[in-house]
Amino acid sequence: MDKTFQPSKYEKHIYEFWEKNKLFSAKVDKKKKPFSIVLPPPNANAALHWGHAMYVYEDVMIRYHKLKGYEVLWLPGADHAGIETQFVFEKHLKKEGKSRFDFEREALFKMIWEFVEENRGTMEKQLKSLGFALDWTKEKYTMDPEIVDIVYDTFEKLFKDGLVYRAERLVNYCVVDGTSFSDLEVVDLEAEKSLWYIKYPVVGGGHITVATTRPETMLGDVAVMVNPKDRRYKDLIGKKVELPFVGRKIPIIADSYVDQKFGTGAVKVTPAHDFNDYDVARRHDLPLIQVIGFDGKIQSTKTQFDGMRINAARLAVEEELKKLNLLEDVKKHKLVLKTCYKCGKTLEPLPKDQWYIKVQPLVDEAKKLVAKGKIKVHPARFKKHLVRILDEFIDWNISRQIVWGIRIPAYYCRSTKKWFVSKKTPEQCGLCGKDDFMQDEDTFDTWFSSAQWPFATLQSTGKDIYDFFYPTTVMETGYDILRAWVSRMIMIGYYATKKEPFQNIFLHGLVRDKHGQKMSKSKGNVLDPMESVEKFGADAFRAALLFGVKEGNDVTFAEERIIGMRNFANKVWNIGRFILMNEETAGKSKKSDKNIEALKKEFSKEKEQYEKHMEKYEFSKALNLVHEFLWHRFADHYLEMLKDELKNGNIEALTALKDVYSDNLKMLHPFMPFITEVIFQTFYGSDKSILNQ
RNA sequence: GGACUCGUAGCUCAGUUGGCUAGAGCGUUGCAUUGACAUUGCAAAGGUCACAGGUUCAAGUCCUGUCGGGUCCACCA
Repeated sequence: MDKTFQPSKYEKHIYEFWEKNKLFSAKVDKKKKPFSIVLPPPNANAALHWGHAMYVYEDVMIRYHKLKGYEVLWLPGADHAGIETQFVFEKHLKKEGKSRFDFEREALFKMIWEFVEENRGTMEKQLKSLGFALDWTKEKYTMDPEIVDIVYDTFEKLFKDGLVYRAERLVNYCVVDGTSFSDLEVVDLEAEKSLWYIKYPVVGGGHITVATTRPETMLGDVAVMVNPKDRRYKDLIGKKVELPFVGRKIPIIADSYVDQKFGTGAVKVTPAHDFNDYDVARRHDLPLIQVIGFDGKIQSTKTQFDGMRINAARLAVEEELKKLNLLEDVKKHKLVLKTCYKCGKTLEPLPKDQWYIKVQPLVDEAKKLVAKGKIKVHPARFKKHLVRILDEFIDWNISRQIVWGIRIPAYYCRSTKKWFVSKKTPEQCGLCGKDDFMQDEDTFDTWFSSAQWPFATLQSTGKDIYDFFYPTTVMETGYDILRAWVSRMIMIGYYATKKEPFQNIFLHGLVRDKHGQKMSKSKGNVLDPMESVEKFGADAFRAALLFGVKEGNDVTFAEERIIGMRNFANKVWNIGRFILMNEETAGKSKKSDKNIEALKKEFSKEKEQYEKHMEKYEFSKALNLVHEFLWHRFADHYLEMLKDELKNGNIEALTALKDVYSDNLKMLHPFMPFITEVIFQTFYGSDKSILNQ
């Protein structure tokens, strides 16, 4: 053995040894209890970041249960990450002076597919270098035909059960990129903008002044609203105003949504181009009049503004209002703009037909599962967080206007104007007998396929595997995607299988940079975790993520943490080295010693404590315990006390030390798999594995 | 604005249902060491536990408020 532990000398070899000996491949073994985790699939196209490094919790659970004799499955996979990947690909195209609009749908899809395939190996290699005990023989990809097939089945079932509907709702649409974004994908930007005060002539005399940040949308106004309690406007409610330029007569309505103190207390209602106004219009049964097209130009107003771009129209409207003496004032106002995270332009709320999932029935079932404890949440404090998320869930828009993803299997019959859902293009319309279909251009929201991940991966692996390992034991992920992912997995998973997709949820914290900020690409503060792995070894890196950090709390990246764990690894290494050296010169005498007894006693206490922590998902405490015991009790105390006995050739002392040490290696193994395996093999033979004990 | 969360040694963090002279890692200081390890050992210094009230025999731990980080959500024409 070397004087110090050198990770790079062993890690690759050891991982290959594990794979070659199929130590990670799960099979159905009815004599054993199953323990399964499906890895949250990283983006196939990107390198790992620190969030992925937190999956070390999963490896800890997997290896711990493997050592306890469970049949374990940790199933890896990759996500096609629709929007994210198409975004990266488009940047790539731009460098070559091209854009997505230069290609047909099929060609673009094929190009992105190949682009992803080129990069896919990266994250897989990185997961291996972290030592993760993943069963690579069962790896899945969200774009695998078998997975897509299951996603289609689920959609079809939802459609038949009446849980999918099509509705014209407002979407955040980027008129530059030609894509709509979900609320989760927009970038908020605070800005100071103008607030225009516009006079609307009231039919029968007088006027009412509204304040607006979007004068050009007045062409699509359907009402003016005031607060019912507002005395200033009491007499005007029910009257009509004549909309300048278009001449439409629209009602003055009352809605408590209006803030009397803001602006003039009178608001124009433009349901086709404002989310709040859309809600108001639904409440009051008002029509939707779209005056901005998907090309970002004013349309169908039959005014001089038709064909103008939004900004130009805004100026023109302002100019015309001045001429008509209808512009009372222009003030400054701070507001939050929703912008496109690709091009930074302001997103346009536009009405578009989309597929929606009616979530209420799914939410009800999901809540029952959590309430009844069929799904347990660890740490417990996240339970109410999850319940609240479920309570607040609104119908889920699953249509995305991108090509990189699973295309929605919905077909529109041009003669009956009905939608059909089926895996293949229907041969003929059941209503009219014709075959004039058009497939929906949209793809599924990536989360729609991700929501099916636990059962889709297992079902596509084989019925026996699915029956044995589903519901999975634990879903481990970051608390920041409880809403986007975890809650949806519960809803869709239960809907499709009538079982909870996982029995436990374990949530880890976020990794933050030195300044306490969350690491994210948009903030540009992402560090490559792999550099630390190379520098200090995977074991030190892994342990550093857990040591002294309470489960679910955020972790601040600090190299000192890793140094501490690197030192610990070396300590463990040298204890092994010391035992081995004494074994070579071991005598035969047997002599009892009070320190031997004390050591055994203390160890059994340690072991008992360790098991408690591990079962309670208190991994940090378990690691801390082994750290404390091995270093400060075993090495600093007992080893020193028994040194003389070893010199005297007392085999009892050596055996006791070796046994306790070996057991501690197993306890440490889930946290530091490489070094513990190397030492184990040095002790017991290079064909053996600590995982088989 | 709402919900949640954090604010403990120079730095990064633990402190289980309120009960110890408040702990760990890293750093700092002093001493030690040619046989496991300087990625070491021994010893030491360092905290009015964000602030202000309150409950209690007892509060870092519970309650209220303030200030300051953070996450998610909502957002006002």
